[in-house]
Amino acid sequence: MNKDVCQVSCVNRPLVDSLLQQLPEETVLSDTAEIFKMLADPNRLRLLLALAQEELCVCDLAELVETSASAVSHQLRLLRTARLVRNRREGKMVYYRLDDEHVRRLLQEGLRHAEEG
Amino acid sequence: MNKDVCQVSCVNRPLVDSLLQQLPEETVLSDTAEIFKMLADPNRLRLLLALAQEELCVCDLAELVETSASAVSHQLRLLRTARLVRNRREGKMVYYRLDDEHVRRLLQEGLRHAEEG
DNA sequence: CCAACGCCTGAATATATGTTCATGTGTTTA
DNA sequence: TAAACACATGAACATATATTCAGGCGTTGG
Repeated sequence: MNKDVCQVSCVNRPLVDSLLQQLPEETVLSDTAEIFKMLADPNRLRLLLALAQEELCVCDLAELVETSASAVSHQLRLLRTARLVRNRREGKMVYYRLDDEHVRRLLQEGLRHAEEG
Repeated sequence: MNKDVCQVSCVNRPLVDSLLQQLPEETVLSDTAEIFKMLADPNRLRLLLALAQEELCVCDLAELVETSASAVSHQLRLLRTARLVRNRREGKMVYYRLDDEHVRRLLQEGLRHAEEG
């Protein structure tokens, strides 16, 4: 038992139990957190916002966020693993594009939040 | 100059410049990333989802996420600093509630994303 | 075929994040 | 008023995350 948590006096057990039941499953919560993690970095936001408008090669994306191709490549791998972007090879170059319509809305919502304060 | 980025052959400079102009300011991007960071943890998601429905004391919240009051208190401080929650003292206890309507929508969007895959 | 190019990847490093532990603060109550 | 309670906080620790560096892979052009 965790002695830091008051067991008797203050916990509204029925309410807490009710809320616990209403909460999504652990897997859903973890997956949701993972999506938000992908959006929780200014450079990845730049990448996603650009890819929401245009298909772009790694080179272009590196220029866009003013960093190395290597760093961008690492970030893109995360976004690929999260299935937020797709890539396509054309000769020596690899083009990326957004592959998740939900994320487009999350981006807009998030930006509005920040802009409106 | 960064030699990792191909300077001449592949960068579509006009396109990149155009996209750069369309991107939000640095401050907006940072603020947006900060909001998403707050949502990028399963326990904080639990806290916010519960607080979206009910005003709750720290004790209840600790029970809800099955952790120590101290850990929850640290998390709540982050959420307060980000102005996502408000608190109110009533005697010995402190009650928290959601203080950001945008976040309610972000939570719903994020969950739907995870549930639909 | 091989050298140049665009991109990817693993290891190392620096920094950020989350929890625990000990202690401090404000309030009530015995 | 002193102890008990609910909560907050700072430091220490463990883990996660982002960038850099060195080198590798696949493709193309000479």
